[in-house]
Amino acid sequence: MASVSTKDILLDTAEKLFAEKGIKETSLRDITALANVNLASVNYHFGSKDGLINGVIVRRINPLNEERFRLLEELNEIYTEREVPVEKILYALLIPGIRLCFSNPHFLRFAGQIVSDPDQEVYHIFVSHFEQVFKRFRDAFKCSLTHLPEHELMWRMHFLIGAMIHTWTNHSGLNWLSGGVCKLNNEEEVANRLIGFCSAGLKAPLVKLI
Amino acid sequence: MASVSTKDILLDTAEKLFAEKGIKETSLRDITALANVNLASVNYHFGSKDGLINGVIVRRINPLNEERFRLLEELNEIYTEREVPVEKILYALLIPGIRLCFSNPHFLRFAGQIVSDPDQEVYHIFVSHFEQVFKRFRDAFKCSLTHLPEHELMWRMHFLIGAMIHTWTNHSGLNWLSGGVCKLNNEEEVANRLIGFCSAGLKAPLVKLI
DNA sequence: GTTAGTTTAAAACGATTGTTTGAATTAATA
DNA sequence: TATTAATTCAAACAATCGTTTTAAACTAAC
Repeated sequence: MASVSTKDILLDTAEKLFAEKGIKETSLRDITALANVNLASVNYHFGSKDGLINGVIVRRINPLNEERFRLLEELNEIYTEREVPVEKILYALLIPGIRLCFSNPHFLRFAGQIVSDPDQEVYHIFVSHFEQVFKRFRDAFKCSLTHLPEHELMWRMHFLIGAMIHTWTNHSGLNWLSGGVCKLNNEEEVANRLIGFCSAGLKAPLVKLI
Repeated sequence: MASVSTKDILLDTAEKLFAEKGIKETSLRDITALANVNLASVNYHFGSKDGLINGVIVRRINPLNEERFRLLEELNEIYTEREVPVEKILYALLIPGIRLCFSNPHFLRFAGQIVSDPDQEVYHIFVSHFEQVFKRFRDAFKCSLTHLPEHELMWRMHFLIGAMIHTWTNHSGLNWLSGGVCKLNNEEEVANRLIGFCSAGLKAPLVKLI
């Protein structure tokens, strides 16, 4: 059907331009021109620009989070009664996003902008999707890091989320800062490095430093 | 002088609104109205909106980086010939930003937007200031983490920068996600938690996980 | 007290934005 | 095939944006 096609072309083109130029810097005319569709089709299919932004979000965010939950559930089935290793939980949390970075370099760059943009409307759409993920994985970590006080775990999850988002968005910036030393060869390699860093951080002893 | 005052009022007001509403969402009319100055004064004093954005950046970024270098230099003087502890280097890198978050909650929220916004012009202004910091601290870490291959250090610095930036910008978001469990009491506490997480990550063993 | 330079004031400029309209076109249904 | 619904189209809309303009007000030195 032509209608479905137009809708998908709009989502694809919007996702690409939002990631490359920025959300606010991308006009509907930019999108429709590149997509070779009429300007009014955005409002016809999505109601508004915010509707289009929302459309770009929901298309990717549900499969992403479902994959996270699926991997976490798998772990719970394997490690019944036993403690799930922190690295395994981190893998379930992080690998879906990293895979998405490789298969689709646009979406998570776009998502990174939303997270650090104080614009209320879009921000809350996105974060509300992440709230469930946070709670489920918080509980998982709690079982495997029993010595950690709850608020300390929150802090450390906060830091690991920062590392995760920065990996999504500045993906290419790393290549630049490192002078080309760091290559993004494959998903598992990036995941292993990020997991190594974050698991050490999560398991760090509770000491007063400095 | 009235002119200097106007210039500073513009910088203060712009910084505040950029942080609260977003850079693109803030018009010059918003700024000049809140600042109680004339619309044209922005173009008179800063040439353009980009000039104003640049003005907001350079006013804070130089003192911030100078403080980082000063603290790092201090460490080099104390630890002559000896290895500087990773935690101390992290302190020099992180505490100036965290202090700035407490004394001025606006600037680094503003900076966070720039880092994750693909808009070329402003992004490169900001990142060029950070390049020197990155190199100096990379060298410092290299001396204290001699077992780490260079590219692995880059990766880990990349992750810690992510945690740092996320702490700058989502400062308040943590309070929300944690359900109010995490309080931002004082600078040293936040710094200690972030340093604890990152130093463990930097010092993590070089193993193949999963 | 006059003059030159600086800063503000109010208004308008041209360009771009998201959105809406109503007719034309296509697809689906019976 | 005739009718209806869905979609696309070109054009215009109203609002807002950064910027510029011209005159007025102010400051400071001679």
